[in-house]
Amino acid sequence: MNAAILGALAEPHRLHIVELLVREPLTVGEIAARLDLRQPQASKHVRVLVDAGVVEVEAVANRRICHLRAEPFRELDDWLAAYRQLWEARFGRLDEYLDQTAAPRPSPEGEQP
Amino acid sequence: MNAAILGALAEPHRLHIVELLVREPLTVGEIAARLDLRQPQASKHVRVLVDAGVVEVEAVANRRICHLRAEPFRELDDWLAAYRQLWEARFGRLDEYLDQTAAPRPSPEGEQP
DNA sequence: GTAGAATATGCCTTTACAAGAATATTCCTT
DNA sequence: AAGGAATATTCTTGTAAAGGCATATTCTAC
Repeated sequence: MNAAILGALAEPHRLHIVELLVREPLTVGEIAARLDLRQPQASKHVRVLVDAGVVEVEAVANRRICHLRAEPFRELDDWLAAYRQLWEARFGRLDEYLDQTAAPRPSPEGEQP
Repeated sequence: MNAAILGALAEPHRLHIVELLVREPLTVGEIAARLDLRQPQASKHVRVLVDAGVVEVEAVANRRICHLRAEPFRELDDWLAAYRQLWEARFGRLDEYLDQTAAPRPSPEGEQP
């Protein structure tokens, strides 16, 4: 997993931008308005997102229309697959571990340190 | 989505720690050894992960056994759901719109449970 | 070409964070 | 109780990042 993607999303304003862009593409100015940011900051945040590959910008005349790229989210999703076992199922070593630590199971005790 | 979780994962060392912990629980010392970190740094990184709710620590005698918590990953997964449309065929929002207005899908795939 | 909108860039200040090193704390073993 | 292992905490320092502000750039409209 690419830490840069997470880093780009970790900033609250940028996360907010992403959550706006999943609904519809927006120009930098619109982003600034909705987040109540000054235009330069909005521009900078968009730049960070672009550098991380999260956002793509389409130049239309004067404006820059920002929209999400699929790739980083798919990457995140793929990465998360390895962690779904944490809540989806009761098998694997992790479950075994949780069973013997967190759970006060009354019966099965055959452990050896 | 909680930006703090992303922030905790955004640091390369911490991301690495998480990727180790999904395989098996580890003590702070083991983490330090595998990441080739000094013990205090490992301890600090674990602390950040704990504060973000990503990791849980179980005190066993001298040692602290670290394991992942399911919640933040489930939260991430839930959050990601809104973004799956970006790559899961569904040709974007336009498609969504067409779907609910013109409705009659010709009969593309066999997606019926 | 000039004016004005939309956006980008550069500089500065402040803040946040990570590493390093030394030290404190906790717990086991003997 | 003493020694030692595992871990936490504190303090310092270097660095990266974010906001503010002024200004440069690019495009449209006239």
